[in-house]
Amino acid sequence: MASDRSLGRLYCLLRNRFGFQDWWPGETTDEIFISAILTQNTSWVNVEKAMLNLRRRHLLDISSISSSNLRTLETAIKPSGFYKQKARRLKNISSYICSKYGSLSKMLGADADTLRRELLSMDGIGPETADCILLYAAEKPIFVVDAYTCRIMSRIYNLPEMGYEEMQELVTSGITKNVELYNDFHAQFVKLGKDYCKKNKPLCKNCPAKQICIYYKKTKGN
DNA sequence: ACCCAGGTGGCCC
DNA sequence: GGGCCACATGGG
Repeated sequence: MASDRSLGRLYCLLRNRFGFQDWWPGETTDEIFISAILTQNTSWVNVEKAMLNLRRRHLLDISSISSSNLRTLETAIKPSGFYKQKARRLKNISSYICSKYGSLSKMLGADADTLRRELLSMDGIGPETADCILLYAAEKPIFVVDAYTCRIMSRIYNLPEMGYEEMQELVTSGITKNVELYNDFHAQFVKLGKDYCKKNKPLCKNCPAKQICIYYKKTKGN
């Protein structure tokens, strides 16, 4: 699979069909960081509501969040779900970063491996959120795997269950290591998943990935 | 009345 | 190292 340029073909199809996705929505690295945590297991429209509330209260940077009132923070992010848990973690993480680095951009300047370990050590940041921050805020060439990625890859290539890093390795071994490509490919996976590859349902008839499916089954020796 | 959403961490074996 | 579970709002 990695050698037959299948993933490159898939990206071309998606890019031609959907156009450049222009991710991550957000003006500043602080906004990207905050929304990356708020979007955990939550639909983006609900994150937008929470982000609007934070904007109204001038809480769209980690410095303000670190010194904010916890109840105020909870109320603001309520629409994004798990709001007590997320508010507590967001405030703790923001305080930690402010006291240790002074600002988010200072922390994001570290090399990718160091930064990833640092992010994963924080309560409330797992592999996907860490990689979203690495790719979209720090602009490091780290591919983001999510539920859509796993679902789509499994449907197309008939893959067994596998862990996060294993799927990440599988995808990145099939495409060139490039921040802009990683950025848009992940966004295309999300677009495709939302519109054409829903959970517990067959691929939509007009799904752009169908021809990759057919191509793969035809060329696979078995 | 379900099922799903741009996950994470804790607890159990 | 996996298999459950809680966390919670809002849309289909």
